This record gives sequence, structure tokens and C-alpha cells, in this order.
Amino acid sequence: MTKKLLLIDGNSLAFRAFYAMYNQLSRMVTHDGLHTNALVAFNNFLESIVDPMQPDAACVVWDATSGTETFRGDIYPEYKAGRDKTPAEFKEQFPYLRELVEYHGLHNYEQKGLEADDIIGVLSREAQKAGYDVEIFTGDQDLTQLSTDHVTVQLTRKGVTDIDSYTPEFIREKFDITPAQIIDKKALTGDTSDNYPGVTKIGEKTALKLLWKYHDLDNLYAKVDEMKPSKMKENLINDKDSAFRARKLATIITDAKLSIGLQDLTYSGVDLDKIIPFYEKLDFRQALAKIHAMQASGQIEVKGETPKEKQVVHILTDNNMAELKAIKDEVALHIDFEGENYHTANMIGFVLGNPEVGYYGSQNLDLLKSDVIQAILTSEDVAKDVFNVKADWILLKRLGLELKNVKFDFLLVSYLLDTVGNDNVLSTLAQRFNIYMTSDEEFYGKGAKFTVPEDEQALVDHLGQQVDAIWQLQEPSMADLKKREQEHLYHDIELPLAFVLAKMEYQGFKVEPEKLKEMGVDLDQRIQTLVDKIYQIAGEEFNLNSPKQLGVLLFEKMNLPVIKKTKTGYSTAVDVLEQLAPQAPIVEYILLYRQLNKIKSTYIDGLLSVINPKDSKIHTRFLQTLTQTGRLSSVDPNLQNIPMRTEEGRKIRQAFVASQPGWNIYGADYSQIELRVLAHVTGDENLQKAFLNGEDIHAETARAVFGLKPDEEVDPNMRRTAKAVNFGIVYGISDYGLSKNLGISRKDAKAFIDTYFQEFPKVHEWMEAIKKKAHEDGYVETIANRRRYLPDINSKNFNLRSFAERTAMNSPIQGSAADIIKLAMIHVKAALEENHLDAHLLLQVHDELVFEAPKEEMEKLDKVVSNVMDSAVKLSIPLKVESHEGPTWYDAK
DNA sequence: TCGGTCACG
DNA sequence: ACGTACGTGACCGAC
Repeated sequence: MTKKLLLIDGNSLAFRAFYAMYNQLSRMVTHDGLHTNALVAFNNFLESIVDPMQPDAACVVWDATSGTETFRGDIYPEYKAGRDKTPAEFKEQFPYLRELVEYHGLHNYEQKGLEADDIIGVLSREAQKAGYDVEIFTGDQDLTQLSTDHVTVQLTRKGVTDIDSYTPEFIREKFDITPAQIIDKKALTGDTSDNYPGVTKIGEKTALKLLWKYHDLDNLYAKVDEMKPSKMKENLINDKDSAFRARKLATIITDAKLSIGLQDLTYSGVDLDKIIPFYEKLDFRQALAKIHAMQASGQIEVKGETPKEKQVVHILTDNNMAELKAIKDEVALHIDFEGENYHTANMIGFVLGNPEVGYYGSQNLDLLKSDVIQAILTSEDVAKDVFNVKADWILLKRLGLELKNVKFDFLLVSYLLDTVGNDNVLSTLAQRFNIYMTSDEEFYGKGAKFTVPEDEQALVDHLGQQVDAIWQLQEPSMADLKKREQEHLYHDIELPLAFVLAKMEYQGFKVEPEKLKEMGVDLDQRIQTLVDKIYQIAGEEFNLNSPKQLGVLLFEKMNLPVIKKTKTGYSTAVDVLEQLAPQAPIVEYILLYRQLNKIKSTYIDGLLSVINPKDSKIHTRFLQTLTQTGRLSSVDPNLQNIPMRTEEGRKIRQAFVASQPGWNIYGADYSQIELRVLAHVTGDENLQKAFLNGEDIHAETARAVFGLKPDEEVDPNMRRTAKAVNFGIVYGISDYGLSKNLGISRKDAKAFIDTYFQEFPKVHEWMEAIKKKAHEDGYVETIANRRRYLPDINSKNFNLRSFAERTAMNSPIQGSAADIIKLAMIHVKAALEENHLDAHLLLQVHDELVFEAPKEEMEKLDKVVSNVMDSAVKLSIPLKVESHEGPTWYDAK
């Protein structure tokens, strides 16, 4: 078989790699501060292209010189001049790139006085003579001149893995010229990146036409006098010297003397002993995961590292069940289920155990109800270690079991350690601690391909890997938690909260489908009437739900002014349509259509489809480990965005009722919790006074910002402005954002902000201090030590950096408010039990708690809840709680 | 699967 | 000069 030589243009590909992942620059940093974006992309290239190719010889060729110190610099002193300086973030990766290459089994080579192109030229010709097939990888089109029947140039199109293969045939098809003519083409066009000119006004298109006619530069100039007069002819004649010089510069040398030969370039394959520690040093978790997966499946072996003894997992039977009785103190547990929604999902199987007693599992979920296992799960003495306690609690509840004494939930812990990149998947989160396992996606397949293997042993082995990982992860992850002083946050907030949430979800919120259907019928009629009217005015039918089609109607057919554009076309968002309404009556109808259609599709049809027919309840899931700030989110369905602001939408809440006769809905919300948190964390006495002085914080802010005397009244416009400023402050203010929101000039917006900061100087000081802290530490914290990392805080990209700075200001506020209501929920639950109330929590909506309770309990409930919420934490100003009660959620306002 | 839109705090 | 208000989820059309 023909031998194969692989030649790689190192600088060119590394450069591509760096810019292919440039937008990831600030996220790809090791703990020592080394940027790794180019290394990651280059490694991807080596893994996906070189490793599978297994050439006989391989070399990555680097430029030893900038190019000016070669013969090209002698010919043309301006050669490669004026290039942008190599970014420092790129330069620092160079030495590691060479290491990476070496560990992948390739040679590095460079030689003074020669550019990489020339080295590649020489080696490719030598190899061809010796009977090799050669593949050259580069991002530089010049190298395609080397293409022959035995030399293929792989030219990157985009990034480093999107590649075109330049064979002589390909070049003929693409340009209708030979590889050698590539040089003549360059001679005519010149090269802007290498900074040398060809012939004035000749680009690729013209150059090709000339080559088709005259074949090459010599022949062209031999016949240039015969050309009919034109500007081009003049240019050709005037720039003759430049063209011939460009030809010399573009010609790759193929006959220089090198200090190495083919015999020195033998490819040795990936050196696992060296590349593993290297990947570890660079935090290449994905690459390490791949290696471990191959190791586990026996595809590869790592010398000096005995493969970790495979954890034996026993299929649980009546015969070996008794062995679990040896579990006295602590056990790891995992129950797997299909999909995401544990309220309704089919359960797949479970495994429990620990390394001493061993791991036992089964597909037969009924075994969980056996006396032995039930005793373990519901025991207050045996500590349980899990991944996602809320899911496990509900799954077991569905089987009639009450999970007790959970000590360790790796999902909660890893969320508290770092919210960034938390995908809620055990196999990826475990990688943070260098623990690797087959992912569920690999094991079961994804989407439609999802299948549970027939082989029960394979299943319990898979789950066993996960349970064993949970066991191993406890020590290192809890140690990190301790280092960050987050033990309180975990033990006293998130872990107990998980149980509160589990019970809320399991309880569910009763919804009357008939009520929703009734509203749906009415809405359908109104929507149909509107649609007819809109089509009639438009003079045609179109899809009203398509912003694209609507855009064509409004801005092309009706010629309305374009106020805002989106990435893909015209914006038809509310604020745009509101501005257009006075000019075109149809717009008003469209706005109303949108409003009603939203209510119908999302809230009537959407909610109807998720009411559980068995209990007429909706069981949402609160995601406890998703948001970057510490808030909860709600899915399947989202019960945190049920309409409130318009009466039309608010009526949806009339369908949410208490689950028992004689019960009512009760709601309690924190008033202005975020601004109160702001007053507390900044310690600003004026803001604190404003809260103590008046009922209405926005009016008080207006007094301060507009300099009103105590007896002067606040007009509604002032209040509106002050309210917007308050929002802006909480969001991490910018004059641009405020000006857009208020529809005022940026200058005026800035004046408001300046005045605000004069009036509340410690708010200003805090904003500056928190930004500084974020820049120095890379993260910000809430009052309960919840942490948010900001990888972009020191980014060179203005947008990314500014965004991170606003986030630095907002997250401690939003996150501390989240801490407070979470604590309140835990305390409320305890207080309800202490007071023997039947009332229970149904929902949390960020600053609001919703309960259902017997009517006769209401008075006491109100007292207990208000008390607990008021005193959830002690701030420098009081928290204020407002509450309401009624037969439906609508009435509890 | 992505982007636009709109519902909530 | 740069060009976004902070945090979410669901639905729909377009690809």
C-alpha cells in the first residue's frame, strides 16, 4: 500500500483555530489563566482528522521567522509588513500547541530562513519522489500550487474542520487552471495579507480570464502589446515589474536543504501517558471523557494505569436482597426514568448500595417497596446520597414511599459550586471532579432513538456507574462547598427547599378545565372576527403568526416606516406596532389579535393539555438548579408567567381554584423586595430613609431625584420616570438602556442617573465596588453566599464585558431576594406544621407565595405567613408583605 | 433547531 | 466608538 505523509501548516491552522473559537476566548481559560481556545480547536482538528487517518509519517511545520528575514524580505522589504500584532492570548498558547502536536504522535519542525510554506514544499516533493501520497493541511490558498496526482492540499474553508480537497482536478473544476497557474494568478492579484501588490485593479475574476486566454505570465507579457487598448492593458504594462516580483514571492520553494528527512518523521500515534496529564493540566474535560470512555469499553489501554476496577453491580433478587441489610449508615441511590417529567414518566430501573456492601439494582421498581429497601429509604438513620433529590422524592412518592434523611445531592451541590455550564446531567457534572462515565445519551440514545436495552445486567451496570460516581463525588464536592463557605446555603436552604418544592409539585394546583374551555370558545369567536377584519383591510389572507409575512404586508405593501430591524428582517414587536398604530388602523387589530391569540394558544390550549385528568390538577416542575441568579424556574407548564397585567389575561387565574370545598386561595407577596435588598446591601441611609418615610418608594425616589420639597406633590410623570430609574438601578444601569426605556435622550438619561447617585451616594459606591470585586475575583455573591461566576468580566469584547458588569450589579440583588424567599418557604412550611394548619404551599412566583387553605384557617394563616416572611432574614430595613385571599387565584390579588 | 414574540417577576 | 436594560419559558414559523 502506498505510504502516506501528512504535512500541516501549523501557524496557519493555529491562527484559524484561534479565531474559530474567538468568541469563546474568555470562557476557555484554565485555572492558571492560560487561554485555551486555539488549543481546543487544534485538538479537535487532530482528534477528528489526524488520529483516524493514521499516516505513516506526519509533521506540523511552523514559521521560525516572520517572513521578512527570508529571501522574500530581500526581494521586497514590505513583505508581510503592517500585520496586526499577534494577540497575547494567542501567543501564550504557542508552546502548548507544540506539546499537543508531539503527544498526538506528530513531529514539529521549523527552520530559520524558511517559511512553513517552503518547508512543506520541499518535504512534499521529497515524499512524492519516494513514492508517498501526501496530504497538506493549511488555511493558505497559496499552497494549492503544490497539488499533484500524489499531493492533495486540504484547504480550510471555515474554522479548522470544514475543508475542501484541492486536487489538480478540483482546481480545474473550480478555476479551470492548473496548480502551477495558481502562482500566476497570485502574480496578477497580489496578496493583501502578505502585503505585496500584483497588477493594479486585477482581482481573482480578471486574473482567471487572463490566464484562460494567455495561460501564464510570460506568455501574457509576450503578447501584451497585441491587446486592444484599455485601462487594464495600461495597468499590466505599468505594473509588469510588480507582477514578476509577486510571482517570485508567491512561488513556494521545493528544493531547499532541510536538516531533517522523511525518515525522521515517522508517525507514532497518540501517546496516552503524556496526553492525559496534559489534558488534565489544560482542563480538557471533553477530551478526557472520550479517552475514559474508550478505556472503559476496552478500545484502548493506558500504560502504567491499571484500569479502575469495574464496579460489580448485582441484579437484585429475593435471594440476595438480605445482603442489603448490611447497610447501616449511608447508601447511594439512583432511580432512572424516561424523559424529564418525573410526575408522569415511566421508571426504568434503580440501583443502590455503597462500595463496602456492594451495589444492587433492578428493572423491577416494585422491589423498592420490599421491606428491606423500604426500611432503608424511609429510615431516619441511614443517610442517602443522590443526584436530584426532588426527582427521587417524587418518584418514590408515586410508589407510596416517603424518602427521608437525604444527606448529599450532587445536583444541588454542583449548582451551588458553579451555575455556569450546569446542564443538570450527572455524567458531565462529574467531569468537573475528573470522574468519567457513560452518559445516558450514549447509553439509551437520543430523541426518537431512545431505547432501554433488553439486557438487565447492562442496565444496572450503567446505573451502577452513576451511583458509584455519586458516592465518590461526595467528598471532593463537599470539600469545595466548605472552601466557598456555602455549607449553610446547602444545608439550610437548598437541601430543605428541595423537599418543600417536591411536596408543592406533588400536591399540584387544581384547575377547572370547563372554565378554561368556556373562555376559549369566547376567545375563538373574537379572534375569528379579528382575523376576518384584518384580512379584509389587508386585501389578502396571510399567516398572522408569521412576523416575516406580517413584515412584508406592513413595510412593503403598505409602505409603513421601518422603525426597528431584527437580525432576519423587520421587527414587528409591540413597541414598533404601537408607534405605527396612528398611521394604520390595521395595526391596532393586529395588536389585539396577538394579545388574544397568546392567551388562547399558550394559556387556554396550553394549560388544558397539561391538566392531569385523574386529579384535575396541574403539576409543574420547579427547576431548582437552572438560573444563574438563584431564582427558581417553572416548566411543564410554566406557572410563573400566568397573565396578570391585562384584565383579559388575568381572567385565566379564575380557573385556578382550591382543591377542596370550603377552601380558598391565599397569596402573600413581598413588596419591593429587590429595592429593599439594594437599600440593605449598599447601606445607603437615604434609600433606607425613603423606605421608612413613605408608602410609595417610586414617589419617594421621584422626590429625591427631582428635588421636591416635603409639601410638594409628585406628579405622575415624575413617578413614572423615577420608577424606570429604580428598575434601571436594579438591572445594572446604563444611560443607553434608560434612555431607550423612557424614550428620552441619552444625555437626559445620564443626568437622571447622576442625580440619583448624588442622592443615594452609597448605592453608587456599591455599584463601583461590586464591579471591581467582579473584575478581581471573577464572581459576585448574594447575602447567603450564593455565587455567580462571570467568565466575560475581563473580556476584550466591549459588549460581553459590559453585560458581565451589569450582571455583577444585578445578580447580588436578584439572588439575595431569591435567598430570602427560599428561606421564607422553608420556615413557612415548618410554621404551618407547628401550628397544625392544613394549609399548604402551591406556588412560588419569585416574590410571591401562593397557598390553599380551609377558609376558617385564613386568619391564622395570614398571621403565620406574614410573620415568617417578614422575619425570614434580618435586614437593616423591614421587609413588607402584602396578602390577599379568595376562591380563585384571580381573587387572591 | 433558531429567532421572534410575548407572558411573568 | 462600541450598542443592552436583569432573570425566565412557551409558542410559532422558517430553515
